[in-house]
This record gives sequence, structure tokens and C-alpha cells, in this order.
Amino acid sequence: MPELPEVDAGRVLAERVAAGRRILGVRCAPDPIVFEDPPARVRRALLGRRVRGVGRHGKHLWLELDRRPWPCLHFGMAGGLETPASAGVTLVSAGKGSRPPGWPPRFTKLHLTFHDGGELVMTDARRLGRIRLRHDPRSEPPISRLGFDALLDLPTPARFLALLGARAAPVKALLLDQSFAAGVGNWIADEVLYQARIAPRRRARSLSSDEARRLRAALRRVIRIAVAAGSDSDRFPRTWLFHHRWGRQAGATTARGERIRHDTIGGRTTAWVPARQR
DNA sequence: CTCAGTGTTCAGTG
DNA sequence: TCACTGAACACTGA
Repeated sequence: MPELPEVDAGRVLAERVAAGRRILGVRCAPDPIVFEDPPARVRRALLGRRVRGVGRHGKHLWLELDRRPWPCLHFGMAGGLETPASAGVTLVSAGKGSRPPGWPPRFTKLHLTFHDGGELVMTDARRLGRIRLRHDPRSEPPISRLGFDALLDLPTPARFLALLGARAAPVKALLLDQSFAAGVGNWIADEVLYQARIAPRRRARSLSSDEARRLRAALRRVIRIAVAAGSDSDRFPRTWLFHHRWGRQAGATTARGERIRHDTIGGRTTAWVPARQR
């Protein structure tokens, strides 16, 4: 679930299910990797609290409770939020006390139940996600170390150009750097570079002001459209590289028939189109 | 059985 | 010291 649009979809889900509700049940999986704090402390912090709202910065999400500390969630490579409805399970005349099949889901790490019967679950099969308690998430690591939120705090074109000028890394690596733009992950970085027509190995400081302008515009467009689609990739425009990048060895091509190349840049598999990106 | 993957961290390098 | 790179982490699914 991890790039900004999917985390924001999680924020919307949590807002709908949890905001204004009191937490009546807390179940923590015995997982010392995902839980930064002992489950007992997490439980004590959450039980009986009312959820005031849900915050997000980049790929980090947190619940704002009526008392601190607050739980902060990061979803790693494979984590996510679910409710019985979002899990595709329908409650139809289930017997008293019975649970819908497949609920709670496999790989559940944190399971919250609310006074109105709602439920919220964080899952993480790969265990690269984290659950931590913070008194003021925005002012404490790791969230305090993040750069601008790619949806809510995009710098002005002039400021964006200045930020690029300070960096020698390949622009692909810079886009993945969360202390630069919080929320951008591997597919968004590739999509943005494709739409901006900039080659991923270009050094950030080598971009012209026009290229920087295109990069910023593409970043804003991709993030906004993906968020507006509720992170449902079936609703992303068919022209996006996203839909074509996976065709690996079969000789993948874009919707316009251009060859897609796969290289490792910034430590990640990078899909790009040499015919279009310079 | 092997390997890639919507991520982050940290040791090593220049 | 700063910046950047690549391996490590952990586990599923192709």
C-alpha cells in the first residue's frame, strides 16, 4: 500500500471508520519488528481513547486521539489498512458473536474496534512496516525528517528549482528521497519522469528551469490524479506508464508503442522510455 | 528453487 | 562532514 495515494486512501478510510469514535478494543500481534513499543504500552495508549482525526505526511499516517501519545503507522512495502467492508466481506445475518469469514485478515498487526461496531485493521505481510507511539508526530523522527508533502506542500516553481540545484544525485534517486519529497515511491517517480520527459539518470542539479518546471508539474498531476482516483489504479489514465511498466522480458511498450527499458537506478528497478526521456 | 518487489536504514565510500 | 550507494531487512508470490 505504500505510496502517498494509497496511504491517503487509508487516511480517508480511517477518517470514515474511526473519527469521532471511542476505541473499545485493541489487539496487537506479537511482532517486535513491526511494533516499536511493547504491545502492552500501545494497548494502554489506545484503549478507551476517542479518535479526533487522522493525520498524514508523505507515507506516514497517524491517529489523533484525545490523549497523547498517538499511534503512528508506516506501511513499508506491503502494509495497509482494512475494514470489514474494504476487505470485501459482507455481514449478512451472521450469528451472534460470529465473525465474517476472512476477518480479521491474515497478517493483521493491529486490530481496533470502536464503540459503534466499526473495525480498523493494519496488516503487513512483509513486516517492513512500523507502528510507533509519538507525542507530537510532526515534530519527532521519523516524520520530522521528511521533506515537503508531495500532495499538500509542493514548493513554488522557483523554490523547486532551488531544491534541485542543491543536489547531485540522479533525479530518480532524489525523487525517492523522503527528505526531499515525502510520499513519492518507485512507480510514482518513474511515472513523473516519464510524463516530464526527463531521463532518470540525469543529475538533479543539471536540470534546466524548464525541465524543473515540467518535473514539478508532472509530480503535481500524477499525485493529484492518483489521489482523486482513491489510489484505484484501474482508474488511472491509460496513457500512464504505470499500466505498461510490468511487461518485463516480453519487451514492454507504452500505449504509443515506445520501448520501455528497465535499469537499476537509485537502487531500484526503474522503468523508462529512452525514446521520450532525455 | 530463485528472484523481484508501491520501502527504509545504515555502513561504507569518495 | 556531506552526499551518495548498495546491502540488509523479511516474506510472499510468480
